[in-house]
Amino acid sequence: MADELSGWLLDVYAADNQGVVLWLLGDDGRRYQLRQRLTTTFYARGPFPRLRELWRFIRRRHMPICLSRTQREDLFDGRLDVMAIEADTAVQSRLFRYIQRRFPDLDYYDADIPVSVQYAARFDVSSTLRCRVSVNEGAVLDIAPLDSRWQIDNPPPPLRILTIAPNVDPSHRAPTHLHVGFEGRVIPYSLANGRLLLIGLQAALKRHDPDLILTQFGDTWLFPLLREEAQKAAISFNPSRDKERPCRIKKANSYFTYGMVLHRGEQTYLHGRWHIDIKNALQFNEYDISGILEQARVTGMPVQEMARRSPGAGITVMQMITAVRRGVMVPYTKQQAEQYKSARALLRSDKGGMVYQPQIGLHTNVVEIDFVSMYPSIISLFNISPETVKVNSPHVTVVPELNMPIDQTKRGLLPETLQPILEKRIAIRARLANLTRLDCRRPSLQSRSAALKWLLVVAFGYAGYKRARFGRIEAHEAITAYSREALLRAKETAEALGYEVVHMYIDGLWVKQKGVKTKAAIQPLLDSIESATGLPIALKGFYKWIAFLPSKLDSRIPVPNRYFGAFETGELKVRGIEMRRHDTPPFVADIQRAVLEQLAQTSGPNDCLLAIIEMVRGRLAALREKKVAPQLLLVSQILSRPVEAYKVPSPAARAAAQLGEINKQRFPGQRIRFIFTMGHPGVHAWDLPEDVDPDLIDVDRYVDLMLRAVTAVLQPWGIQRGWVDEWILRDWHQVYFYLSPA
DNA sequence: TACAGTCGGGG
DNA sequence: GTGTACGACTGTA
Repeated sequence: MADELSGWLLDVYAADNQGVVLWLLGDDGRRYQLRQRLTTTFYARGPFPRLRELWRFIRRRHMPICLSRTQREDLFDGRLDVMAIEADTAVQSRLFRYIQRRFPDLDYYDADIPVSVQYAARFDVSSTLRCRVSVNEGAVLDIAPLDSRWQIDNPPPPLRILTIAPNVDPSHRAPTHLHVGFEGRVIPYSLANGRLLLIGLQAALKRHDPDLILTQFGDTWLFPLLREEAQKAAISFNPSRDKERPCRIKKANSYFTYGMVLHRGEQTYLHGRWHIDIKNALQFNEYDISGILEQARVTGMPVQEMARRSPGAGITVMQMITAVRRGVMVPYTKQQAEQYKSARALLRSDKGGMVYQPQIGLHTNVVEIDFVSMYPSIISLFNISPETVKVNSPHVTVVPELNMPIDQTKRGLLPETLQPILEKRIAIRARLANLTRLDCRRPSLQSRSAALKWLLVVAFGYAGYKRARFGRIEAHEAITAYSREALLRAKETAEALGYEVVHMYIDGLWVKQKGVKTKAAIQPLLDSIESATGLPIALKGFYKWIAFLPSKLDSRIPVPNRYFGAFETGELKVRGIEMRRHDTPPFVADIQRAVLEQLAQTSGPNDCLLAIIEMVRGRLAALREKKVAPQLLLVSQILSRPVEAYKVPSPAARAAAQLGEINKQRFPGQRIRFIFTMGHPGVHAWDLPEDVDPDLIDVDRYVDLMLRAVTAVLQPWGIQRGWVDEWILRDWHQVYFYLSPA
């Protein structure tokens, strides 16, 4: 007797003994834990005698494993003779590791595809989407999707969300309370007694039965603390819904990627419900929880993983799904973590892209136009994929500059993967364009759009990353060659229409022509560029004014990515200057932003310089009178190496050393926050137990940073540092000499 | 003034 | 069990 169920899939993971465990949020509001029998196949390839040894090796063990010889498609090499090894999904990864240890010389395929991804590829269902299941006594007989991951209007799962946050940042001060929230009600839980806390939390979990535990510092502080307390009090504490499964803990690690060290804190994954630590989730300021759910939905990656991994991991997984669906084997690569490390490297999209020297100084009548999702559009338009580049066939296109052929006889794996993401993002953006500014659906759609954009952006980097599973450097070269070509054609087109090109950068152009002030006036340019390049281009906005800054070291040399401008709408666009940098103290960044906002309301400093000076002098007085909150003076930097490895005691190194002395060790890739102080050692680490002495704060240093930041945004109007010093520190009346030159 | 060491951006 | 670009800028000799 089978029952029919429908609802949202929350999670799929390998069971302990047999098949997989599914969690379903039923349409009836119940949460179902289901089992499903499932086998998975991976493939081994190598010299025939070795494969025969492997065959005997497995047979001797009398395990329930199905072996066969077959032919399968390889992405690059066509059909290959392989040995298929089919086993229960629950044991597959253990089995593979066991075999691989004894036969490390063989090539393996499909051996490390995550269970949820296998599942998504096979049944076309993924987390947060609705499906229909026939069930017999908790065992899934059949499952089918009710929603498509490419639809934009799927009903979201009605998640029960429990929020947990400490009253203060635990790395700074010892918290005394937790704030535990559910459906808008927040209750404090004392941290004084571990046993009571555990009992209280256990009760809250039981009472509310949340689908998502959304914490602050859950990964790096709360769950490790709870485990420790549980051990001390000899209580068993399992925050998972699946009571037979302990939490899965991933250790903290620092890792290196292209000149930058990153640090990932310890992570706690739950079974049957999700834990997301907002403070340990990647990209959380670009998109929020609905963006993470969107990425999990389209990639097939489990929600908890997606929240902590880079979008690059998501793209890799999507390519795996495309491959599996096509019957193409996915090669196993060692050092699985390595490919994900490139998460930052791939963001180096300037490498190989068009970089142009802007015309230094102030410009008016400037319009910015950007190619829309340029790299993914190029990938899609020219069918660029690891298996199509540099492949000769009767039907090829040839990459400009490189003379490299690209096979056009069949759709590439990469464009096939990206195309639906591109389309979905366009559909979401079209929907957004039709909503009013205050529509309550806006934030979630915006977040989803940003999440998809990141998947697209990152796909480009992965295309060229040699260690990525589907990476091939020629694909990367082809993409950047096409992008340079597109920008050059756009430039020629613009110039032919009477525009002056003042700057080009990666996928954007700044063009200038008197009298072009409306969408209608710029439309002919957009149309011409689109027809010249085949790529979509859109108007970004009209600038009231824009300034491109010179290098600080040589004022004759322009820097492609230091500029700021004000759109006609009054909105600012700022790149490369102090306020964009994470290591600028908020006090300084706020002042610079305020100056720019004043300038953005007017056509230049003549209209607002007095107001600016008054404001800056006010902030200076506040600083000197110690009325500026110390948090606003914090410099925040990422440590690049272990404290002892610093040869030069930089402020960050000295701050880290202070923390090291009190056993609050900091690791490479971790953020260190400090305040500049006078005398030795010149810094006060924020996370020291004692607060900084306000009398020790190095006011002069902050004054210098402040004046530097203010000068940076006034200099396009010919204002020099010396004048700013005069007006701010000494006699503001001198400004009249600037305002009304004799 | 030179240069070694250190840092972070961007779509 | 490895990887380590590039350009800008700071601080010290």
